[in-house]
Amino acid sequence: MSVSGKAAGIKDVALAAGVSVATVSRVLGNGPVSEALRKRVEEAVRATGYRPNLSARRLRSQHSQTIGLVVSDIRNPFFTAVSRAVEDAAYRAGMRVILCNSDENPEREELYLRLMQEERITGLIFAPTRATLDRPDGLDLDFPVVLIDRNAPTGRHDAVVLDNPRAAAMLVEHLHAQGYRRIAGLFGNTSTTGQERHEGYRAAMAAHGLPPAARFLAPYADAAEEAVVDWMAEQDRPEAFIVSNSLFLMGVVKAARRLKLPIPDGLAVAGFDNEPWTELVGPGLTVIEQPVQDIGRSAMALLFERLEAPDRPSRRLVLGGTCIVRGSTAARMAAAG
Amino acid sequence: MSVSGKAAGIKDVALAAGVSVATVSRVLGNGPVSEALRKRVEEAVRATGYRPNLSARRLRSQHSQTIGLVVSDIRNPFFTAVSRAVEDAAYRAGMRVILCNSDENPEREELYLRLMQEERITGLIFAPTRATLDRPDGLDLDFPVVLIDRNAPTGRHDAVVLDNPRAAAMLVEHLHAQGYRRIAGLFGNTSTTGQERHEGYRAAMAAHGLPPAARFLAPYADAAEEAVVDWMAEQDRPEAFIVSNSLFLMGVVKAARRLKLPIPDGLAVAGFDNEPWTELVGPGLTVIEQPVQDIGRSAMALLFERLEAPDRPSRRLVLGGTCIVRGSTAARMAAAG
DNA sequence: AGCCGAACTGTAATCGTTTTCACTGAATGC
DNA sequence: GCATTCAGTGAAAACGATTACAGTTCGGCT
Repeated sequence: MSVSGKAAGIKDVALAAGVSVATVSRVLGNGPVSEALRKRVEEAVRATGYRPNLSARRLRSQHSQTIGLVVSDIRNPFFTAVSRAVEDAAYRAGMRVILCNSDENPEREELYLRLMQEERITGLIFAPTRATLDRPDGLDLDFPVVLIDRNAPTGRHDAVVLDNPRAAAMLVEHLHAQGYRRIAGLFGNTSTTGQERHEGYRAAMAAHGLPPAARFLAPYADAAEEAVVDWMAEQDRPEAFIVSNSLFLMGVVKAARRLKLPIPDGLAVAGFDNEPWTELVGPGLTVIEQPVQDIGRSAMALLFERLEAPDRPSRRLVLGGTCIVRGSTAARMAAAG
Repeated sequence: MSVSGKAAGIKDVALAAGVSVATVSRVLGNGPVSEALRKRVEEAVRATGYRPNLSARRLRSQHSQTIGLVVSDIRNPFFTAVSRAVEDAAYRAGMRVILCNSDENPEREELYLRLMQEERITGLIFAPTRATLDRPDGLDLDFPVVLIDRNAPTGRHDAVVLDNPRAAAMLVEHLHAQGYRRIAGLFGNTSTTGQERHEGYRAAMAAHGLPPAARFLAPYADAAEEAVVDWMAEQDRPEAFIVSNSLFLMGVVKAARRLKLPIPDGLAVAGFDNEPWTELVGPGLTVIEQPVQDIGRSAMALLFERLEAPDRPSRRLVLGGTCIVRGSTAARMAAAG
């Protein structure tokens, strides 16, 4: 650490090493420099406590070495897990990550997209809100975009998503095999993910000749709780719920508790995202586990490929989920409907 | 959005508006410009789709308008909640946030601190690992630092922390009042937080003439699970556990389940962080709720005050926690020890 | 010996902004 | 009516790095 007042610049290093700034820059950037000078410069760097100024570097070299990551809910462990994977991959590639959280708020999201442009990011990994997805120019950006979790209907962008219909169908299959018939569904109304899961649910129910019964909710646990409480008061009350995210899972568990319905005998439930606590509540909750690690890594991989070949046609990577069976969907007891 | 190939710069805007670049810069930065020109420039900005280049702006103006946030575990909902609060406050002040996750890994942490310097951040909000805290020059950085969650023993830095000893003591008091006597403690060994909570635990136990029984663990749920399983096999097995974080809470619940001990009759438990799921497992888990929102906001406030008065003596803000009582610490049944 | 190319090195231009400084009119004060 | 301010404007100098270009040195080849 230098004792002088201001932070050392490349000029100070050059002076200390008795070379030109160009030479210093070259040893920093692995340019061709003789071993002797390289030694001297490295020594000077250490002595001055020099730290490159990334703003200057980025301005001059015209690439930011930065990738953006805009997620829709940072509290959702799915996204924190993905962002860790993305960050690891980025770091290994010598890139920085700017992580932003839109909170499902289109205005916030737009603000962050603008920020990304102003940062001149190299590429974006993006879980867009529905509003942005629906706007025809919502994804026309100055940099390559890889969508995660949510899918653009146009298919013009690279994307890596879960096989949502299949995953929802797996849950239906499982519940059906366990003896459940009146299976209801709760799906998020803010993302394509909810729609796709609903689609898989609907198809699987139809395949078994069962009537689907689905509702679409805002992404809050309370919404699910209320919906379940209401629903269970109706005639023909469901035996089981399939829900499309972990907030709803909480809501259903709360509702069951409020209604004093034991899980699974009073009410079975299955959902998405294998969060640590799903193992701990009640008899354990049956969930679809998403390959979060893979999703993050693959998104980065797609992004890098896109950067190398900007004109290659877009690709969608569809990953399978794993059904983690727990007590919340134990075989249905023979009982009166 | 311009149709031209390259992104528009301030020069293009100036050209389009028929003014000098200086004028454009001034309307962008609220400098003194006549109403007429301001109109023309704003129109030109819209027409060209101009977006400022933040690297250039930062380089020239010599302040980054960026604050750093280095947390030790992004999966910990405590930190995600804090970071949301920080980001909100920063955004309202027109600043950007760089969020980094050290994962309790000192090397990663150092790397990120270096990055912060290279980004020339305005200030840092920091939950340091113990290694960094113990190194005498670990917190000698080029910018103001506000510590959160963890506390430097030297007290040379601004900090906002929970009243950890008091919070742990609250749990002891509560358990004692509920009739528990053999109260064991599990504390994290990576942070000062664990130490402080242990200290409060120890003192409160002593105040009641109870013998303390504490162990320090690595921050994994499994570590806690094993510790509990082992411990419960010993003679003089604890009636209740106090744990210093939510990972340990999971571990204790898992252990209870493995040992077929009902909560709280077989084993009572209380911990920290009021995460949504703590309400749902077993009879509900008694926890200390931290004022996460407040912590984030206050950290930003301290940072801003420090920026305005760099030489003011350092200050520590100690916030109180709230004890959320749930079934996991229900009154002890009269039973054989 | 003389020439050529390879391997380094330094000078200076450049990246896209902000900001200093000088300058222009027009308005004000006497 | 003339000096004096003043608000608005533009030309050009930074900011701190990278990099194109032009030397310089040196070794090998003929």
